[in-house]
Amino acid sequence: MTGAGCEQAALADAGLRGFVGYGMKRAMQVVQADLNATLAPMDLRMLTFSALTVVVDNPGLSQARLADALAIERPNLVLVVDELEQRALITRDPSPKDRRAYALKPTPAGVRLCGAARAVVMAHDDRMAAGLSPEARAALMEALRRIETPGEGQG
Amino acid sequence: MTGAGCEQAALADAGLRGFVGYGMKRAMQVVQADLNATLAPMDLRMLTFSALTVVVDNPGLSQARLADALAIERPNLVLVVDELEQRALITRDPSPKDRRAYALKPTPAGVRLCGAARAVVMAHDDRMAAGLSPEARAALMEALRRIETPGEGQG
DNA sequence: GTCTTTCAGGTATGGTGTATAACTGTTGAG
DNA sequence: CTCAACAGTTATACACCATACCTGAAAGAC
Repeated sequence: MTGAGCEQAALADAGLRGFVGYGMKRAMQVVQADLNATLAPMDLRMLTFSALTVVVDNPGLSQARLADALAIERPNLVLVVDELEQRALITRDPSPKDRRAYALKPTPAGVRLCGAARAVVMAHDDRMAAGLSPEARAALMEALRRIETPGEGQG
Repeated sequence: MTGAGCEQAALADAGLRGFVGYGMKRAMQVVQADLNATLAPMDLRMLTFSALTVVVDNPGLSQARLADALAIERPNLVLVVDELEQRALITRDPSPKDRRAYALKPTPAGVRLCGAARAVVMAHDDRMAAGLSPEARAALMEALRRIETPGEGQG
């Protein structure tokens, strides 16, 4: 740990470590790698897991609302929904109220896989936050939320 | 804010909001968009800015050490260094000790641009953390660091 | 000295996430 | 009816990340 060559590499990015954004990028890289490895056995990625979860929690929602919830552009959602539909995890039912829109609904298999995935992702999340006290973890989530929504002040 | 249609979209990802990783991804998206917009006027991206900063702070380091400091793979660094070199912000001098390696050094223009970029990135970082107290900001950076380096316990 | 392993830099390639423009068909307001 | 706005889609482009593989050079074994 206190070796000679090691510390030079460790100090090389010292000028960037003062930035919150840099710390977030570095942490995110670790989290994303672990999460994708965690989800790989179930053939899910971060995005497909998120989309499936939102559909399970909000059956019948449209693709536009799903894209809005995940903060991704509609065109990029198409392939994600395609994949989930082809794997029979969700269905693209026609919306009864709007012939333009689909009503996305999870299949029983989708609900089942989502439950299993949620469990492994919870374990992953606990693993990532292993070095944090419950209070520190809550404070982290709160801080991230404030960064995401700058308009909401410090209420 | 308390409209009818709005809250449904807001609650749609409630099942994901319990995950630290999801909050990080959402916050990171906002930060990265703002950072890239901030750096665009100087024709820099997150990566080129980071690389330039590390070279300025560690003149003479090799590409392998630079890649190590930024936690990116060596092949992906090549184009970044190419760009910085072509814009005459850094030089690829031959290493005096190792004929395989380059000694990356910033040019005066590189040092100048790096200084200017550092200033706007600091302003950006303050903007992102505007909703956080200094203590909360420090706690956030500490928490992110612990997530990034799981081995380091809670020392 | 030679031989072999390791390393620095680079090339090629694929997968993934994201952003935009443009199109089809539908809705809804005038 | 007319027309603007919207849902979903297609095509496309770019950025980032990862891997395998190649070259030349260094470092150790013998």
